[in-house]
Amino acid sequence: MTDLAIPEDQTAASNGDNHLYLVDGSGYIFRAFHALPSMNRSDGTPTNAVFGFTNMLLKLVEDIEADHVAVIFDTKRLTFRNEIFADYKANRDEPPEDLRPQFSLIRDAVRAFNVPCLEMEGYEADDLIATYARQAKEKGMRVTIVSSDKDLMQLVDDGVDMYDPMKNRAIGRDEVFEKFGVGPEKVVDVQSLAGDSVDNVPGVPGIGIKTAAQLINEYGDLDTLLARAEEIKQPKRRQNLIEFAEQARISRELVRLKDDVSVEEPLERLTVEDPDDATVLSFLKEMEFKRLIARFEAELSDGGAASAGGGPVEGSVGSPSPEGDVAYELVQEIADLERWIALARAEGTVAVDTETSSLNAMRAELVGVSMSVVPGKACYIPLGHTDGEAQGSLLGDSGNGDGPKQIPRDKALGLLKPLFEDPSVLKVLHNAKYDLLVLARGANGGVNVTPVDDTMCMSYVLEGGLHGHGLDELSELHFGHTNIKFADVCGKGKTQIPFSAVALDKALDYAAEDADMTVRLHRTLRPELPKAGLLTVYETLERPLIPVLTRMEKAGIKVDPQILRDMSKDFEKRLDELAVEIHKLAGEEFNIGSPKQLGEILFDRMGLPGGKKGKTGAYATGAEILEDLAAQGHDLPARVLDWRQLSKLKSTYTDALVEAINPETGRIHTSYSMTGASTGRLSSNDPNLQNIPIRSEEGRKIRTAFVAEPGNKLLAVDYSQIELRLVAHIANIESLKQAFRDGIDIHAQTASEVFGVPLAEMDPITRRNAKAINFGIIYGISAFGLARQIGTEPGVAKKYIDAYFERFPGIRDYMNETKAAARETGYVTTIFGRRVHIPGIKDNNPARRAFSERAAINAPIQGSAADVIKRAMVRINPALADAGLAAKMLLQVHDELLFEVPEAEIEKTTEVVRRVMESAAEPVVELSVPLVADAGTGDSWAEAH
DNA sequence: AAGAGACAG
DNA sequence: TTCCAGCTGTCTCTTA
Repeated sequence: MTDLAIPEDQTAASNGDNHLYLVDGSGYIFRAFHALPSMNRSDGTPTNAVFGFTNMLLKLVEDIEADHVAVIFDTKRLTFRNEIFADYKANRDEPPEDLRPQFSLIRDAVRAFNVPCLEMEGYEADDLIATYARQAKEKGMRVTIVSSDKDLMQLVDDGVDMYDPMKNRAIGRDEVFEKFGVGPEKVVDVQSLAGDSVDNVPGVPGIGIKTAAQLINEYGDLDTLLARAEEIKQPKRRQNLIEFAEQARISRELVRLKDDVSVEEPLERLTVEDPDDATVLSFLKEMEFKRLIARFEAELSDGGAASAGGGPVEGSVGSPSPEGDVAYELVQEIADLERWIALARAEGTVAVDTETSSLNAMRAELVGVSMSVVPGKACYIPLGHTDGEAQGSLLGDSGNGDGPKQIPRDKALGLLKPLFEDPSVLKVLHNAKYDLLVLARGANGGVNVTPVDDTMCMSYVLEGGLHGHGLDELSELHFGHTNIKFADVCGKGKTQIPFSAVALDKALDYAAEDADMTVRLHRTLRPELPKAGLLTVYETLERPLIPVLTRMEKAGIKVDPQILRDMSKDFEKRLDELAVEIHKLAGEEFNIGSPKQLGEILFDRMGLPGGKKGKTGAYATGAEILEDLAAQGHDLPARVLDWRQLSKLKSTYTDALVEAINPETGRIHTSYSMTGASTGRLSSNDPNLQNIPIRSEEGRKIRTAFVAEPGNKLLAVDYSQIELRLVAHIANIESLKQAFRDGIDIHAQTASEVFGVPLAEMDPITRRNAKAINFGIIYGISAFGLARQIGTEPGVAKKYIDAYFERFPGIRDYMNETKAAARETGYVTTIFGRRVHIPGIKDNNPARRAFSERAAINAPIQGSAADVIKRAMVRINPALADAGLAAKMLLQVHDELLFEVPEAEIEKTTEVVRRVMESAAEPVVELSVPLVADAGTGDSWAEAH
């Protein structure tokens, strides 16, 4: 619920003057300009900011429940603040070229909507807002400031709140506290100390918002703090507070908003008036905002929006359906549901889609189910809808208050379960894993859907690498049909409503269309699989993996939140200390997380050697560059590297993982994407459990929080060097294959052959170089890249590569053949026949073409390894069951599988898993190198690995 | 929304 | 000769 819609009766409800909206127009202009892609009227005038602003105004006049309103703008640059401090806002750039002509158009928009539009010479919009807010408050009115500018946060008070129109989020005391570490009444004090680089408010050097908040909380206010500055313990801070006390006081004058401007327009006249429709329309037309015109006209001619009533709604209203007639039916009676189930049984195939409350399948509640048996005919069965959007009145039923008419959920699921579990009826879904998991959860009926076809996986197998595989994208691609967008039905951002609150007629159009498109896709894609020779890939690598992954996601992994919280606390403390040190070394306060600011400090201010880079013109400050600087003895870059590491660990891991623990299961349930990686790999998201730190000592500790249930251990089994083994096999390099068969250290073996050093005399550096080449080869490395990797001259690196190819000509042949095949067919293949399309292989741009060539070289290797582990995963559960073992497969990390195993079964389980993994390629492919899997166990993932 | 940076295999 | 310079991902933060 947004605050825009809460006309809270406060003290002055009786006189009717109760709510004032103050819109910070200037702030909104800049944010709209940057947030929206560029747009132009046919005469070339840029209009994107005008569009964003107009959109906001439309929403404002539609939703407003206040009786007073004004949009307020800044005027010229110079204000009374420049008399206090000449450089105030001096570092602001001129507004961008494309924005300047839009300012006056935006004022036109405000006038067209008949909303009071104010500005005053010499004052900023903020001061006028402060003044009106004070006046309104004195009259007992409520005030809402529509802005997200932090400088306005000092005005928040009982009865005065803010509303961020871009994020659709209310800003009250709590949000202010979150931002400044103090309540609104102390915001000015904090800002005076911390200063503001954007507005060029100086503040006190070495003090940022965090320190400022801490000081103000300790001393109460700025004056007290400055008076007692002698007491500060930290010498540098004490000195700065004394030395820059006056500067802090000046900053306070800059920051504090003036709330007694003698405004020209009295508050009483800022009343809400209905806009003149013709004026609005002519403005929209002048701007050529076609979508807004349509929306506005639709609202004018409203009244005919009601739906047909309780019965089946024929012909999906609103969604264009160029493919011919469609008939979507709302199923609200048991008899109708039974008819659809009979239809599905008769056909033997039914497309199914679920509507839920969340994109996260482990948290989603079932809201409805749609089904389609033949193209153009589909139904939607609402199960968990509530009264939203006043649909009770639209449907004209008795208004019983229990939500719209629908078959009781459990009754409907009782009828659907036998169909969904019937082995003789094929269920077709798009992204089946999601729906399977939702339906499998006890809370949603515990339905185990089988057998299943997945149109998303089919598209992935057929056209992986060419495009995405979402239903909307495929409908467009294959049928030229534009699906109704989820956002059009539910909105987005904070104003988004749950699907359960969508009116049934709208829900029908949206949900039935998905089932309809799924059935159409199935009829289009399924016949292509055998034609392309890809049926086996789909049937053995992808389709059987769906229930396996569903089980893994449902199982989740236990995570101890206390371990993570303790680490977070430790990280926070050390981050604070590092920040102080870094600011001291830099000689000024800046945002360490901003590469732009860091670059300016490093290269402009401190004059360290380094260069500009790329399109944005910002300095590059990547780890490699900072490491170079650190190696030259500079402390600041070294500390920044430490800071970055800790900051990453804290925000991405220790903090985020605690949040990801499912409150019902106490475990983290990732979601695997089967179509996200072009090579055939899985990817993991929400949260990503495939990139939990391990390489650094510090990060590795995070794995101690991943634990087994009591009585169990974690078992980690990973393939040793699987990609190099596959290279040896695919490129058929006899000496490498022999080395793998003999169990020799492969990098040492390579070094020995390429550099002619006997194995017995191998030194670590030579071995390291050979290792870099081995891995580099997999990725299609260049002499330049290898040189950078191992820290030598490109000329030397080139010699190494030449020597490597001299010794292993098979690898060069493989690379050339692979590139040729990609050029010939547009794709490359793995040893199991999976295709990976390489669309850029014929690009005229040499850089892009080279990029595609490297991808082509890598894809069969990475993809074959992905195929191998997928085959293992499909076989593991049956193998465990055969052996009577209870282990649960929890995670896959590309070449590793993680299990939770009863302590008593560890040895047997290890044996079974290892056997399955090492023989996973067979019998389809007889590898000429052995696959080796290493196992480890422990109470945590850290120990098991 | 895009870029930069950092984490994994 | 020019291009750029190691593949596959996800997540967070900043900035325009």
